[in-house]
Amino acid sequence: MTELLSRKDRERQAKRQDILKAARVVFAEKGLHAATLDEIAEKAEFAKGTLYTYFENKEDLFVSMLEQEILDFHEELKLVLSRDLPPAEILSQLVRAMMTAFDQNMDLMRLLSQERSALATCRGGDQMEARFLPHFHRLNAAVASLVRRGIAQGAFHRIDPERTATAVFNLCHGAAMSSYLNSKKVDSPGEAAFITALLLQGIATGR
Amino acid sequence: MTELLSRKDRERQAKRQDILKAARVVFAEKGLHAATLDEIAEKAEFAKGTLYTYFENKEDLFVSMLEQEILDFHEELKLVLSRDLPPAEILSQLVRAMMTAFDQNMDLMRLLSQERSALATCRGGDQMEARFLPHFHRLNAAVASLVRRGIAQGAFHRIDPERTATAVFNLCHGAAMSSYLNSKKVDSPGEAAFITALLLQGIATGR
Amino acid sequence: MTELLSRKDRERQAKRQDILKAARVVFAEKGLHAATLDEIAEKAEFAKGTLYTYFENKEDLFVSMLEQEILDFHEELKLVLSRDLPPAEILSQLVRAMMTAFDQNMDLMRLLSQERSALATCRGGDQMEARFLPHFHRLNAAVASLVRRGIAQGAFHRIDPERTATAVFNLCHGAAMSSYLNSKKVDSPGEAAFITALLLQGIATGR
Amino acid sequence: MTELLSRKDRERQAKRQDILKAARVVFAEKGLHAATLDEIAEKAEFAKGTLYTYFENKEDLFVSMLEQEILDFHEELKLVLSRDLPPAEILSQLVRAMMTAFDQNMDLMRLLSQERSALATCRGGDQMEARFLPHFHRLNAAVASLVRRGIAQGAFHRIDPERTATAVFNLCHGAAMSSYLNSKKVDSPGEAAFITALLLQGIATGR
DNA sequence: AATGAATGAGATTTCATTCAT
DNA sequence: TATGAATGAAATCTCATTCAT
Repeated sequence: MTELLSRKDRERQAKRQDILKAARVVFAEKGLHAATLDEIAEKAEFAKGTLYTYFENKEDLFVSMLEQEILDFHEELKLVLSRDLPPAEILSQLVRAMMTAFDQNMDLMRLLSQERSALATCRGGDQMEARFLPHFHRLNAAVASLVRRGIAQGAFHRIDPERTATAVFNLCHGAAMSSYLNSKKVDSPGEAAFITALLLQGIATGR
Repeated sequence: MTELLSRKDRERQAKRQDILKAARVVFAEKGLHAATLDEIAEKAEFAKGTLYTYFENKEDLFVSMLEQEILDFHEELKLVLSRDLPPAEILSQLVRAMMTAFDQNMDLMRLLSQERSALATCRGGDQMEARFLPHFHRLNAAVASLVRRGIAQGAFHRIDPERTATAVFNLCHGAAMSSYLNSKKVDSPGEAAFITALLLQGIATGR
Repeated sequence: MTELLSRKDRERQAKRQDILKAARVVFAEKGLHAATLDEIAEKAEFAKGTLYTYFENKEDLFVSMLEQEILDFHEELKLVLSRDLPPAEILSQLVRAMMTAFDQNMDLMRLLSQERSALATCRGGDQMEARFLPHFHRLNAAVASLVRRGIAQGAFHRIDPERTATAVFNLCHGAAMSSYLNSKKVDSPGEAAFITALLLQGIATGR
Repeated sequence: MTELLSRKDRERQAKRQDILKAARVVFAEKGLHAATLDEIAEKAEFAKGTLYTYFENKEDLFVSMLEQEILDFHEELKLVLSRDLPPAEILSQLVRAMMTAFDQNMDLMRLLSQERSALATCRGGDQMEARFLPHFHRLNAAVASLVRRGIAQGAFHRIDPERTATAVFNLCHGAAMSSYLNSKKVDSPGEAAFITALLLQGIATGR
């Protein structure tokens, strides 16, 4: 029972997507503040005023764009998480997928950590936060449930699943960021292998 | 018994510190961009123009302030790193110290990750980056040398020391950020224990 | 019967002219530097920001305004120069026309000599200079060709045409300036007669 | 009956001269407005505040400096004007002297025409004007009296002496300015010869 | 007399947002 | 719905001038 949209609505959606695409490019390059609606409008091939018929204001445009990206990211991870493999193997593939995604979208990931809390201080910052947190929570919950499965199967220690999920995210995100800021070419597979090993075995020898 | 600085110079230093202190508060609350010199000047109880006799411009003030904070942070960690204890124990204490520091200075840590790369795009961003990277590298190197010591003593696997150092930082910073953004009261000791365990043993049971 | 410009474009041109007119008055009264965009905007009955949709910045506005005036001045002189009269008579009329023009636009002529070289030191001064010099050269060349004609016809000595053209300009401009600065009401016809006589006969009796 | 100054007064005068000398350099390079007291103070090797014990304010410093220069200029011309030679010859030497002076002090001459009227609009502009005009009038009067002498001796036509004096000044000043603005190396002797010839014989052949 | 830190008014410029067409 | 001209608040930075030492 798919929702069918009228031609008008479909065209409107398409234009909205065009604007989001232009916004992505400009925001990624300049950041939330330095990006101007003039530039986005020009890139989207609309007049500046037109943007306001699709988005409330600059911040709404920004957040809408980021939201879209997070959703896409989530979709990619869901693919991996749903595979029928041993938890440790899924975790390994998950880390690889995350690193790849961060790597390919580093500009946006940077934006995310850059502006996410900055938005909180802005006008209507609370709403912004409210729009983001659910996405993050769902992402985290998905990974946490993988950990829970691993524990249930005896593959993982009885470790806090939520914190572990967060740790996975932080390790991947942080590694990508560090490489990026050091202007090193990111060795994604290498980083992923390292992180996976660290996560699974830790660093202690047990002696 | 030589005076190192003349009275005038000492007073000037003290005033400079006052301005940095005011800047810290305002920047932490508002972020680099939303903070205004008007507000900083008012809080520092100086005229706006006076700030320009101490700092080149807004960004210089911002970076000077952050630099100071990083240096302080580094000092704290050095204390821990120099203790005469088994590497695993030092690592454990290090994680606790980091978590505490992040916890108590979350506003600034947020700033750091927020604006660090934002600065890169700004006017003179390269200089900014150049002013920060050394501090980060030194920090990372200090932790890496602890890992190296652990490996030499047979306490740690032959794991990449630099990447491990980065991982420690990312896990702590990320955990603090996550708690902060979730508006959860940060359970520092709990987080620290979790991270230490994760780092040392990993999550896999080996089965 | 094609419309050369759309209604919108025509209106925009008209508004641009309004701004230039207001700028002329304010700049003439205050000079480039002391004039403020606030005052110009108010006089033009536009918001300050609006000026920036018509001109790049203050200097562009200033130079655009002066350029317009020079062009108008040149047009007036061309009328005289193209008359079918003996060279000496044309010269006489030219001097009168110059004096009248300087007289009626003393405020601007003052500006011109005031700021012309001042602009050279400013940001983008070279461009400014580049925008002005051609106008001056064309003006000078037009008068020089009159002198050349006079020489060819045997009416004038074999005197350097370019220098003579410059001398004509300098005598008129200087006389107008001198009167102006002495706050004397300028006796244009009297000055013109004097300058013409000086130019044609010189002051020496030949004895 | 020379006025003797105490050592203190002499030292004060010397310092005043040092400041004027520094001011000359900076004003000539930057113009009245763009020049800063900071730069002048530094060049004079005094603290900024010290300038205010010697001059009322920036404008006073500026005008004082220019006044000094005009006086020096006047002295040079007086030497020529007092020579015991035929008027036409004196005029010729005068033109040469003027051209040389303008040539060597073009930066200042430019300043003079640039800022003289600009000052009129400034705060206390009238006083400024009042300080300059007498110098100009005396200069003009000195040349006019030469013309009068020439007329009395039958060497010159019965031409308006004041206007003629002004014309001499304008021709020299204008020629120097024109060369300067065209960035041409000024051919002072050539210009002087041209101007002298123009002044004495005019351009008409009499046919 | 000399200093130079402090001041704060004031200028230019940017840009998100509005609104008449 | 689309436009883009107009707006004007706001922000950074400069610098002549003052004044306590």
